[in-house]
Amino acid sequence: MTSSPPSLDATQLGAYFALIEASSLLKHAVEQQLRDAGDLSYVQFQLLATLGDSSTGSRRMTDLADGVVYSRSGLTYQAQTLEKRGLVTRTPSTDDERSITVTITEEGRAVLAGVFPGHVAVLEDLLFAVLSRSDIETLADILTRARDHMRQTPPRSAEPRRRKKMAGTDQAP
Amino acid sequence: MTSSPPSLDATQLGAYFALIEASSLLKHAVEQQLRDAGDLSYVQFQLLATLGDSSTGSRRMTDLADGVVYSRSGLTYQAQTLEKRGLVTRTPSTDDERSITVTITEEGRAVLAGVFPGHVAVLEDLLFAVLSRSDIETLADILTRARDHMRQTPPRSAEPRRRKKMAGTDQAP
DNA sequence: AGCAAGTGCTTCGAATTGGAAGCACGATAG
DNA sequence: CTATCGTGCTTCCAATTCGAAGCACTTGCT
Repeated sequence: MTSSPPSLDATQLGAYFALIEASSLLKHAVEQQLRDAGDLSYVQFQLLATLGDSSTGSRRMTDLADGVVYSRSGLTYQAQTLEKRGLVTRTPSTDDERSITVTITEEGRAVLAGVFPGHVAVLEDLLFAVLSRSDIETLADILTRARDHMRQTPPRSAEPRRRKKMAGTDQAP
Repeated sequence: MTSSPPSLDATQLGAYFALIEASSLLKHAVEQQLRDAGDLSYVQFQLLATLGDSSTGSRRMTDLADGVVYSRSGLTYQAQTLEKRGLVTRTPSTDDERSITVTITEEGRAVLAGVFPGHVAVLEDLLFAVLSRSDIETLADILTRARDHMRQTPPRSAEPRRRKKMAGTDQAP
């Protein structure tokens, strides 16, 4: 098999590295700020922010995990931590006895509100400072497309316990 | 204090979330592939790739850490791991007795070569599949600018043990 | 030379992560 | 109704991570 050229060209590599590096740098910086401002880890902030965005202020565990791209077990741990701090509430769902509904509390909203300004400031300084309006729009467009694609592309070897609401992916059993 | 509007507009938020989500999703997918193909973690791959890129095949510990955006102590751990597996070599520098020079071995290059095709495949499938040539160029341009800016912007409260080769940042002591 | 500050790396300890395995409820086919 | 499979979460455990503190070598000043 005369395999096809496996390498990427310079531009692709540049885009890839810049993506990884930029997100890493940004994440670390934000992490720092969140720690100082409200003693929150990045995931915890993401969770609170996700819940705060919801009209009901709550979400199922699984949906939260998918939303922030996190492992189920990891989420269990973080949810417990947040619950201990009184920032969220965990209650078994009424309709499905298995699932847990996580809800942000007033206190949680307060903490979120407390760290948000600083968070935004970091983003302004580090990310948006050198980007034009049009850059930002373009970036949003491109990355949104990429993200949506990745979201719906199954992880390259769908395990048994791995399937969403999709029919038709039938291979040899 | 009628603080200035601390919030971001929808586009900015969209760009930010898409950036974080896309990089997370991509990282997880790549991590999976690296694990399967060569039993490497993402950082380990980054380290080997960085060393492989160098003309000499080696780098100082600190430079490596900065390069992949990692803590010093974390790098020490990973370097030891890679050394145990025979993928890199660690030798005290001749000119500066304090610093350690990490060098990739033949074996290391072999492992790198072994995982690379799969790695590239994942990138093609997940990231580049839905992007046009021009998208990729634009993405590289924008993110490179952002990254470079973040690289040279000190972490918003320069600690004592925090300074590069820059003069002129003098504030109240 | 002699001392103090700076830099490079490692050790230590505590907090996170995530995969595998387990438990419990729900839905579907007999 | 009752097996059986599927889904939602948690527990367990081993591997990572990172900051604080410590050790060793260098550089800068006097």
